[in-house]
Amino acid sequence: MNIGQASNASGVTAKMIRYYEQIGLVRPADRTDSNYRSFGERDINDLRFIKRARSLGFSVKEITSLLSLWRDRARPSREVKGIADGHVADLRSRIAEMQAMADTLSALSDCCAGDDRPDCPILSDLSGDKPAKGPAQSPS
Amino acid sequence: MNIGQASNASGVTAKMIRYYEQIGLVRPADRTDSNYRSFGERDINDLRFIKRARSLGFSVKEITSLLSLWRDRARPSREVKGIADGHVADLRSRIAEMQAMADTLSALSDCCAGDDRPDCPILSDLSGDKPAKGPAQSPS
DNA sequence: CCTTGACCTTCCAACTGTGGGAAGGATTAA
DNA sequence: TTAATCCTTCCCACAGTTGGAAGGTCAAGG
Repeated sequence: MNIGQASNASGVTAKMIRYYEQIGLVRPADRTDSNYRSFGERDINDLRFIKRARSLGFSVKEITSLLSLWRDRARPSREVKGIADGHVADLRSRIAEMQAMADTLSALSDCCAGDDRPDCPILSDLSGDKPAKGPAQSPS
Repeated sequence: MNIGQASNASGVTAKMIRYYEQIGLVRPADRTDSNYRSFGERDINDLRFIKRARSLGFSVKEITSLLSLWRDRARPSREVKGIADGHVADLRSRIAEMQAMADTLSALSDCCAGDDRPDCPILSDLSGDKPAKGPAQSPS
């Protein structure tokens, strides 16, 4: 199997397969006489594993650990779970951040007429003008 | 005001101020005789605006537009709202993606004993082994 | 006046993960 | 034999931020 076929079989682009090899995520593929990479079933399985892990948002560094745990028949599942939980925590924290952004922004947007007039609470907020959120009330 | 003072006043690091100038997000600062950048109140306000917009997740490209709308007294608020709504949509779609990842992963993690034994549904999933989610039932 | 430390300047590199493209060799089918 | 399609390596770009090196400047204190 050359790199194009491996790509089709795994869903990982040829470009990325070379990259993963380069950074040491996968071991260097065998080479044919003409220097083409040659992949076996094992390699394809690794690539599929990586593909799935990437689609769950794991970083390359995390996948390195996951791959070696996967190959280790004596692994403690605790370690796998630890990596997964760490990643979930990271995801959730980033989600919370983005959720806060989205909520703030859509509240501002809801207050914006969105017409031809220049008045805009979004720009007011960005410029540091912070009108009271509650009922109108002049600052004491 | 030199760059350090501008940084303190705006909350944007000196490094980033130079970067924003370099990519044309802010106009080049005035220079003193000794080639130090010199910032005025207007510059500080711009930097604060940028800082706040970045904290809401706007890209530099979007901020470029927001800044020019901000400076345009005849802007239609529609355009501001359009940018904001587009960004909110983008945030929400990325949030949904990450939420799906987190949900999938935490479901897998919940099924993982996390002890010394090697059996691990997380690795099973990553390796393409897809056990039925529902009650045990052999594939027909 | 001179030294020292804290500032400023520019330039270069790294990070993550992916894609694009060029220049050149290999393979394959017609 | 030739043309199309693959493969190879190498460099560049993205976005935004951080780090550092090498060198000029400024202010305070001796």
